[in-house]
Amino acid sequence: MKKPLNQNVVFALRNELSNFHTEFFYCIQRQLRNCNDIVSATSAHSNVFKSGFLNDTFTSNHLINCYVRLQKINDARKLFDEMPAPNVVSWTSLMAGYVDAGQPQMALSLSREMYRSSVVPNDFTFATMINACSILADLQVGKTVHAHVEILGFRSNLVVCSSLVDMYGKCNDVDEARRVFDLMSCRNVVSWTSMITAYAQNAQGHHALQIFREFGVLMLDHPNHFMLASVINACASLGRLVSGKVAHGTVIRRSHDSNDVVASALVDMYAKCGSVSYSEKVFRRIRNPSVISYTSMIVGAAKYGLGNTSLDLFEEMIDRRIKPNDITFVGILHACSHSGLVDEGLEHLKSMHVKHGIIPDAKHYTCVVDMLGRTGRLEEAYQLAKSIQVESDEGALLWGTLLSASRLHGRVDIAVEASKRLIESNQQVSGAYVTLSNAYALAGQWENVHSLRSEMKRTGVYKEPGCSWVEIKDSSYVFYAGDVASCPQGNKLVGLLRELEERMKERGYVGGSIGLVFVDVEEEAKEEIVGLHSERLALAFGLINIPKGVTIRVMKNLRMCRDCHEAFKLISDIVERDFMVRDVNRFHHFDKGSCTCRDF
DNA sequence: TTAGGGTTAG
Repeated sequence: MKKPLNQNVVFALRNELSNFHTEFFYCIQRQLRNCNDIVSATSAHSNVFKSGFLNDTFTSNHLINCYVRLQKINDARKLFDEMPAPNVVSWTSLMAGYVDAGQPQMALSLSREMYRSSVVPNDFTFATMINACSILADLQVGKTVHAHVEILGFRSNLVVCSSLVDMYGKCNDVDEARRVFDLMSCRNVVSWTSMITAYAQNAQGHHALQIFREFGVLMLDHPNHFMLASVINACASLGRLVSGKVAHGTVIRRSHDSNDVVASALVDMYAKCGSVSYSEKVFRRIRNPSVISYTSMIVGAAKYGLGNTSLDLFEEMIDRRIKPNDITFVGILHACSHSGLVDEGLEHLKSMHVKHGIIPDAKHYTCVVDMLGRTGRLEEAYQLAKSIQVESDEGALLWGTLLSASRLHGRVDIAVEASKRLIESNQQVSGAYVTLSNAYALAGQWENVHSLRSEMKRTGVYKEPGCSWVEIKDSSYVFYAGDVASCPQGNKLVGLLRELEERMKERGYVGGSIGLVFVDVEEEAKEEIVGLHSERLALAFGLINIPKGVTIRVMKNLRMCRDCHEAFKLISDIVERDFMVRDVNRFHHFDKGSCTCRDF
């Protein structure tokens, strides 16, 4: 009789213990999930230790995640190293922690350790590894991870594939991003956004808008704020004001206008599309502007030559205790450079480190070289350029900047040196040749011009023609450098330019870029000169309110310098009696490539 | 228990 009773007691006790164990277990997990500060995390850690649960992988994983959430990656690592049997979640959580802590390299190094430990990665692990490659823009490692994804059978996983699309986009391999995207068996708003972003960030804004249109046509989902921010960015990169406004409308309809990131993208888009007043309107509606919103507005104002506005915005930002970053200072220096505020610019350069703890680097010094160069302080600019330690890409920008300034001020000696450095960097080589050639032409050194042109032909260096465009209603009209003279309305345009040139000369214009003075320069150089003309022309059109309520705006390079104001006044007179004003639809597209209505 | 997408520059 006693035996069954004893068994019952034992069962009851076991159940009691098990319930207690389970209750305690969940209690600890709840505590770990709710930890919002390091004190409660340490207390929870201590409870886990006392209860003997530290050897339990599941509980330790919760603790790792708690430290990761609190950005205590070293505590998470210490705990991980003490675990007797970390599983795939332990490894993945720590890797994700390193990514969040800005150490993606450590995440990848950990993934290699994980492979050696024979723990098998899962879809979460792959997504984390791919994210690390994306941040590092490491295409080689990214491809290796992709190969493992295929081998281990995760090619149909939505999150893993979306991460791959993003990674290929960030590594500038858009074709591969598209290939992965096309092969996906199912997609969601994240995968579509990744593809749109891949295009937008790789100078393929038209494809980005095309994908966005497809997303809308398929009625898959509503665009969210992530997607809209990317689409706005694509519009900005294309200078497509109409599309940008349509996107803005969608933002308002979907109630995403209070999102700071979307608003910052809009501020940037309007500035790049020639409507800085809209930028300001959007900016002033942001309730708590971040450093990025301020920087967008500072840069936007700077593009329009409103240097003092940029500086005021900077002061306002500091007064609101918003900490500037390195890019804010690029904007400030750029603003000073384009508004001739050299002393203010040099003062800000000094204050960067002293007041704000940001050490100026090559990009800041490049702005200063530009600032000095524009105002003719070529010698100082040259000495500064020589003293800066730069990587290859940065060097191309630095010497390219100095080259432009030396051409502008006719310093052939410095132009020669800057071109040499630029050609050595193996970037913008054709631009360097053409600019140097023009510097020689300006100085009347025709022998050097011809010898440089021969060298270009011999080495096969070809200068891509630049272009400008205007947007009328819902269509863009493109002017390609070199096209003006050969297009159907070319004679009229050239006539217009000559008239403009004459009028400007009459009013004392002495600059070298507008006049047809380089008639003896060979073909490539002429292309650049004519390109400048067409740009000026487009620029002038952009400032004119055409009758019948049609406004023509210039989408690119809208600079309100003195020359442009002058050009505006003059070309207004000319255009008023030109057929293009009376019948705007006859304003031809000077076709060299495709140009269609790209509104969505 | 762990994972993916967005904004600012020369």
